[in-house]
Amino acid sequence: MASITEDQRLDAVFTALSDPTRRDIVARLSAGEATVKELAERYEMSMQAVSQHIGVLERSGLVSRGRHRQTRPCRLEPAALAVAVSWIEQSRRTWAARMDRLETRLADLQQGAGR
Amino acid sequence: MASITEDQRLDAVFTALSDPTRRDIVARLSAGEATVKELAERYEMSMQAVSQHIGVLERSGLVSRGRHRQTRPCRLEPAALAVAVSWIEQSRRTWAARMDRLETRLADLQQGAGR
DNA sequence: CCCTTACTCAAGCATCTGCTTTATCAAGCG
DNA sequence: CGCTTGATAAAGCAGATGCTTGAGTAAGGG
Repeated sequence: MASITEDQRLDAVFTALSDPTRRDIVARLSAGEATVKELAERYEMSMQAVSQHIGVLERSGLVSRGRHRQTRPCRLEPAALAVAVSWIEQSRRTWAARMDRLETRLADLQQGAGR
Repeated sequence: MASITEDQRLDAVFTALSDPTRRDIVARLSAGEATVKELAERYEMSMQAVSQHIGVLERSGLVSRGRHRQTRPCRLEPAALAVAVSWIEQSRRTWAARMDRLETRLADLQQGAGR
């Protein structure tokens, strides 16, 4: 079994979001499905290039591809976005907690010096 | 003036977070400052390699470097993390709003069919 | 003063990215 | 059936990335 680690999932999501075209594709898909051709026209880019961007987004779990006639409509999978947010929030909580402790200690020190 | 666009800032932040070593550096720094040498020992990596990772994090605004004796203590700048979260939340809000509208329309259709 | 410590700069190198071009495939149309 | 449309596959290429080695610099210590 080649199960994916949490680190690899985060790698894939942040790598996918590090390109402005792919971020715009995510923003576009948050408003509804789109085909490869529609996206290619939007970015004045070849369908092959878009298809490869979709591949990156698909491997990260951010986007999935369906089938409808000859088209492969792409839709957003917001669960993968939640993975990225929760990782960031974890760091921010730790940092905020440390700041709180520092302030408490500073207040203690000032009170001690004031006596 | 070569002012940085919002897109370039997001590029830099997501690119910085796309590497597992750099994510771990961010997590480590959220618990307090660290020197290049300390990080190099932690990851069993050369100081040069760590210094380059710090450079990527610094250019993204996620980390800043100070000076203390011979060391260059690194500290987290959480404001840059907020930029990434707010971008993601924007997409999620749009998606959530679309889902609400779809549900409303579905409910309307069912009510219409029930009469 | 030399020597060590902590770190950065610069060049080199293997690998990865983003895009291109060419070729191929699957679905529908006349 | 052939032809068009929407999309993927494969190969190639310029540029970026992650790490290395070698050289250099700033701050202390003996």
